[in-house]
Amino acid sequence: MLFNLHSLVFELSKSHQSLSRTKELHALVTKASLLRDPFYATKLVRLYSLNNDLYSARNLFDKTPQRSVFLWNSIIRAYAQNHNFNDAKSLFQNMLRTQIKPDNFTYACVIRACSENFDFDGLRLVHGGVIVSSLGMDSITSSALISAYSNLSLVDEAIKVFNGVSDPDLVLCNSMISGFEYCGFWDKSLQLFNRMLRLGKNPDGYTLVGLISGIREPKLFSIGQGVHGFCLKSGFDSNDHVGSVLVSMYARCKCMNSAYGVFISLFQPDLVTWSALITGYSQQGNYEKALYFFRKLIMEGKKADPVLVASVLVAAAQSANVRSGTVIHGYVIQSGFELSVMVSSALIDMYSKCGFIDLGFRVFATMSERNIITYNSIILGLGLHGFAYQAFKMFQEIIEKGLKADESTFAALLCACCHGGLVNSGREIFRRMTEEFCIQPSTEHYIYMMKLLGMAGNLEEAYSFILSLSKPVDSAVWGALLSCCEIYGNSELADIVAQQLFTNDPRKGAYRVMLSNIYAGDGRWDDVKELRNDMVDGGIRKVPGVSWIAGRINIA
DNA sequence: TTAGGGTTAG
Repeated sequence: MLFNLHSLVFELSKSHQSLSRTKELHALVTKASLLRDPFYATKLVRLYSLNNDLYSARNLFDKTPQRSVFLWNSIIRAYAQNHNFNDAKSLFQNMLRTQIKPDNFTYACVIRACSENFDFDGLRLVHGGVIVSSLGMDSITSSALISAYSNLSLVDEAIKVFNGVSDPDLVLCNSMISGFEYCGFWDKSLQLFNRMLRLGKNPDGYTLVGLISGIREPKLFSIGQGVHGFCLKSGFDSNDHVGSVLVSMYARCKCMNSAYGVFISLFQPDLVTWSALITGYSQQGNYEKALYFFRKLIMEGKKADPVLVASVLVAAAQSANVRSGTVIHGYVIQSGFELSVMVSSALIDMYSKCGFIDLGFRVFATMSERNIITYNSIILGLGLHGFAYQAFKMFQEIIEKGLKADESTFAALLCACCHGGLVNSGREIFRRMTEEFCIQPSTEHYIYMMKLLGMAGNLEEAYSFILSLSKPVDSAVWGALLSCCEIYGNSELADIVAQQLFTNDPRKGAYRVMLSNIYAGDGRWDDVKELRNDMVDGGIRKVPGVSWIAGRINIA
C-alpha cells in the first residue's frame, strides 16, 4: 500500500484536493477496505462535493451501508450547496425515516437550504422539528434560523429566535446584526453592536461587515465614518471583507474620495474590493473613472472575473462608450467569460445602449444558455431601436420556454411600445402585467404609461390614469405627464400637473422651466415672468442637460 | 480515533 493509515487520513483532510486526486484517494480507501467506515466515506463525499462532482458523492453515499450523522450531513450539504434544494430536502426526509437522528448541523443546513429556496412553509416545518428535538436554544440552529428568517424579510421571527437564546454567542449576535441590516434596520443593527460592546463581547470581521453593510445612504455618512474609525482602532480595516464593504459603504454614501481613500490604504486589495470601487464610480455616474480603474487592474496583471466584467460593461453602456465596450468584449472572449449568462447579457445591453443592436443581437444569437435577464436585455435593446414586433416575439419565446417574466421584462415591453407608438399594445401589456402576472407596477412602469398615452396625445386619459391609482405616485410620473403637456401645448392640464410637482418637489427647477415654456408657447407671458421671478427669488436653478454622441466605429 | 457545521464583502 502506498499510504499508511495516518497519511491517508491526512490527505483526506485537505479540503483543496483536485477531482483526480480525490478519485485516487477513493481508490486507495477502497483498496484498503475502509469504504464501509463512514469516516472515510464522509471525507470523500466532502471532497467530491467541493469538486462539484455530486454524482460521485451520491454514488459513494448510496454504497455506504453504515451511515453516520456526519455522512448524512455531508451529502445533504453537498446538494444544498449546489442549489439542488429539492434533493437536499428529500434526503433530509429520508434521514428522518432512519435510526439516525438529525443533529443541530443537519438542521442548520436544511434551514439554510429552505431560505435560499424561498421555501417559507418548509422553513416553518423545519423550525418545528428543531423545537421538538429540543434544539430551540442551540446556537448553531438558532443562528441559521435568524439568517434564514431575515433573508426572507421575516425579521420579527428572527428577533423571536434571538430573544429565545439566553446567552447569545458572537455568531448569534452577528447573524442578528446582519439580519437587521438585510431588512433595512441599520439603527437596530447599531444598537445591538453597542450592546455587544457594553457586555464586553468582542466583535469580529463578520460583525463589522454586517454593521457597515446597513449604512447605505448619504445621510448616514457620519455614522459610517464613526464605524470606520472603530475599524481602524481595532485593526479590522485590514480584513478583506471589511475593506471592501467600507469601499461600498462610502460609494453608497456618494463619497468616492473616502471610498478611494480606503481602497489605497489597503495593502493588497482583492478582486471584490477593486470591484466595489469600480462599481462605486459607475453608480455615481463617473464612468470614465470606472473604466480607468478596470484598465489599471488589467495593467497590473490581475485577472477580472465575470461579476466585475459585467459591472464594467454597465459603465461602458451608460457612457455609450462602444470603444471601451468592444475592448472589454475582447477580454471576455479571451477569458472565456462569454459562457457566463451574466456577462453576455451585459454585452447585449452595452451594444444596444451604444446604438449597435445588431451586435447585441449577434451576442444573443450565439448564447447557449439564456435566462430572464438575457431576454430582458434583448427586449429592451430591440424596443429602444424601434423593433417592437421583434421585442414581442421575444416575450412570446420567454413564455414558451417557461421562463418567468419579471418587472424588468414588462418595463422593457412598455419601452418598446413607447418607441413604437403602440398605445393599444401598451395598455394591454400593462393589464397583463398586473392581472395575469400579478406584478405590482413600479414608478418606471407608470412613467412609460405616461409617455405612451401622453405622446399619443391622450393627455386626459394619462391624467385619469394617475388619479385612478390607490397610492400617490412619484414626482417623476407627474414630470413625464408635464413633458407631454409641453409637447401638445396643453397649458390648462400643465397648471394642474405643475401644482402636484411644486408641492412634492418645490426646489426642482426643471419642472418650473418646463411650465414656463408651456406658458410661453401659449403666449401667457405674464405667467412666464411671474414663474421666472419666483425662481430667481427662491434661488431655484435648473441643472443644464448634457448629451453627447460617441463616434461610430466600424466593426467587422 | 479522526469526521459533518451556524454568521461576512463586489
